Amino acid sequence: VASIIDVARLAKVSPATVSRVLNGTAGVSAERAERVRAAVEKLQYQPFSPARALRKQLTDVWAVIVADVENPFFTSVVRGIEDGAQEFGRRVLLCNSDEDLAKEAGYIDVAVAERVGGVVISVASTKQSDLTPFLSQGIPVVAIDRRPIGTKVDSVLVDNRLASKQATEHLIEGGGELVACITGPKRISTANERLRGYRDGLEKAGRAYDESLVLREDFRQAGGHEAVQQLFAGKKHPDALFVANNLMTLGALAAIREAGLRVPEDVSVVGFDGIDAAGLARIGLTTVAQPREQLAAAGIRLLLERIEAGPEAPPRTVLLEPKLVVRSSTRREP
Amino acid sequence: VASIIDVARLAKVSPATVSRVLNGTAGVSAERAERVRAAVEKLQYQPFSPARALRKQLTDVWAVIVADVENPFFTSVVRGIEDGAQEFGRRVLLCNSDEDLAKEAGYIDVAVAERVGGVVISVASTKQSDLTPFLSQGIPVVAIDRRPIGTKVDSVLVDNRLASKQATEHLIEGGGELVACITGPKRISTANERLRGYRDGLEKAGRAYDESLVLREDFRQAGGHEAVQQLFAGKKHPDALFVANNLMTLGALAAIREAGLRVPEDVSVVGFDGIDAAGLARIGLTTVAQPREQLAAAGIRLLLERIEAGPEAPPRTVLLEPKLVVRSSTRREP
DNA sequence: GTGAAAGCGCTAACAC
DNA sequence: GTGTTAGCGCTTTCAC
Repeated sequence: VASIIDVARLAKVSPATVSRVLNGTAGVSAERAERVRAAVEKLQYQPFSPARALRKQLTDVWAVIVADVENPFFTSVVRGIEDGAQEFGRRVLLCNSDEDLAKEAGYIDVAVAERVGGVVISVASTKQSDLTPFLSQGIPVVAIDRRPIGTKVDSVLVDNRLASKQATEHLIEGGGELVACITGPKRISTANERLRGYRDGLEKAGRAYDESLVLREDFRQAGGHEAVQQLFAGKKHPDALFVANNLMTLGALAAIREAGLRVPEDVSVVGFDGIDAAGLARIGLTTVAQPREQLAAAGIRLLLERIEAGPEAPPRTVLLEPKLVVRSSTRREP
Repeated sequence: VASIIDVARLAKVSPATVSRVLNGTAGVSAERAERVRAAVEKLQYQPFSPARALRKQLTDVWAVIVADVENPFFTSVVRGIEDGAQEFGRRVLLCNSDEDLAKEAGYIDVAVAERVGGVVISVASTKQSDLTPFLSQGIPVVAIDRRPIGTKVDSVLVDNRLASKQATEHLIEGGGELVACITGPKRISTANERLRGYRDGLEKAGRAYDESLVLREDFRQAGGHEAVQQLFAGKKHPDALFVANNLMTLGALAAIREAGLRVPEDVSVVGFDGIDAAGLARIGLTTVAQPREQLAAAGIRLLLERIEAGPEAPPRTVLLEPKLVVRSSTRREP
C-alpha cells in the first residue's frame, strides 16, 4: 500500500520526478532515476490505477462484450482480441451478456462508468441492443459478428448470406431433394442473414421455399437437438440439412444419430463455424468456416483507428468472407 | 461527461446529497431525492468509477485469472464465477495467462494496480506462480483447480488422485492389459496428481509401473494427438488409455481413429472432464466428470469469506470429488 | 532537470 | 436532513 509519495520520500525526490521516471514523460538525471527505481523496488510500489484514471480521465482497459462466453467461436475471437490488446498495453474486461438484453445493458453501463478506452461488442439483439451510451460519452465502439441497427458504429461483419447460399447450393448439388434449415432467433442478425442465404440458394436452384423445413431455435446445442427431432417428427423427412450455428450443429448431429440415421447417406449436413470436436467424430463436418482471427484483428484495427480519428470520422464496415469447407458430412455430386 | 457537481447544480442540492441518493447511504427527503433522480436522468449521469475507487481505496471488480480461456472447462468455471460475482454486484476482469508465467505475472500486477476486490486464479505453474503480490497488498485470493505451493491461500481443488485411480482401475477391470497414461507438464499440479492416481490404480491391481507407457504433453488437443502417435509407434501397443485432460482426449481419440483402431474394442479410453462434443462422436466417452459448478461456487464462497474475515484468518482448502462416468469408450468386465 | 501546487470526481467526517 | 470541506494518489502545468 505504498503510494508515490512514499517512493518520493525514500528516493529523496519529488512525487513529480517519480512519475516522470515511471512514465518516461520527461528527462530525469540518471542518478536520481536510479534512486527512484531502487525505492520502487524496495517498497514494492504499484501505481494505483484509479488515481491515474481519475487524473487522465481515461482507463487503459478495453471492454469486450460477447453474447456467449461458452461458445468456442466467441472465446476464440475474445482470445484474439485480448492478444491484440496486450500488444497495445491494454487490458480486457470481458463481459458475458449471455444473450440477455438486461445483462448486456448492465455491462454497457459498467463500461461507461469505467470510461473504458474502447469497446468491442457482439450485440445480444440487432434491433434492441442500445449502443448510444457509448456514443453519447464519446467512447469508441466496434461491433463484431452481429450487426447493430439504429446506431452508426464501426463494424466487422461476415458475409453470412453469401456463405449460406453456397452451403445450400452444395447440399442441393450433392443430391439433396428436401433441404432443411435450422437457424437462430430473429433478434440475431446472423441468424436472419444465414436464413436469407439459404433462401437464395434454394431460389438459385429453382426450388420452392418451404416454411415447414425451416426452424428457429436458440443458438445452443439443445436447440439443434430439438429442431432435428421436430423435423423428423413431421411428414417431410429432409435428406439435407443446413445448420446455421456451431453449437446447434453438435445437437443436430447427436439427434440425427439418435434417430438411427446416417450422415451423409441419409442426411447431408453442413454446419456453421468450425467445431474442433468434429475431428473426433467419425465424420468430418462440412462447414462454413468463420474467419475468427480476422474478426479479432479487424476489430482491433477499427477500434484503434476510431480512437485515433475521434468520434466525427464516418463509421466503417469491414465485411469478411467465410469459406465453405467440404468434408465428409455431405454427399458429393451424385 | 457530466459529473456529480453538474447533477447537484441542476437539482439544486449539494454533491453530497446526490451521492447519498445514489448510494442510499443516508436519508434524503423524498422531494429532493426526486429532483436528483430527474437530474441524473436528464444529464445521463454515470458515476465515474475511478474517482469512487480512489476515494474508497477499492474497486468493485474481481479478477479471474485462468490458464486457458479456450478450454471449455475454464470457460465454464469462469462463467459460473461471473454469474456469482454479478449476484454480489461485482464485475469480473477476465485474464488469460495462456499457460505462460510471464503473462500471468503481468496480469497479477494489473490486478494489484487496480486494487481489485478479490482474485480467483488457476495458476500457470504450481511451483513458480507467485501470489505474494496479492498477499503483501492484502488482496483476497482464492486458487482454484490447480494447487499453488509456497503461498498459503484459500484453495478449491479436486481430488484428482482418487478419481484417476478409479479411472485406471476401471480400465484394468475392463480387461486392459497394457494401460497407458497421457498427462500434462510437471508444472501443473493436476497433471501430477492424475499421474499419481494412475500409479495408485496400477499398484492396487498389482501391475508394474512402466515408464514407457506414460507420456507428458501440453494440455492441448495437439498434445493428445502427438502422444497417441508416439505410443503406437513404440513396441508396446496399449489396449487401454487414461488421458488426463479434456482437450488432449479430443486429440487422442482423433489419433486413435487415424491409426485405424476402434474404441473401445482395440483401445479402451477414459478421458478427464466432460466434452460436450463427446455426444457427437459415435462413441460416448467414459470420463472423469469435473464438478465445474461446484468449483465456481466454492471459489466464490471462499472469496467472500476471505473478504469478510480479513487476511489473518487461516487459509482453507475445499476438496471436491469428481466422479467417473462410464459410457461406451471403455470395455466392461470381460 | 526539478519541485511546488493544483485538481481530476467522488465520499465521508463534520458542522449545523 | 443537508451542505461544506478535506482528501484519496496521481499527473501536469508552472516556476525556477
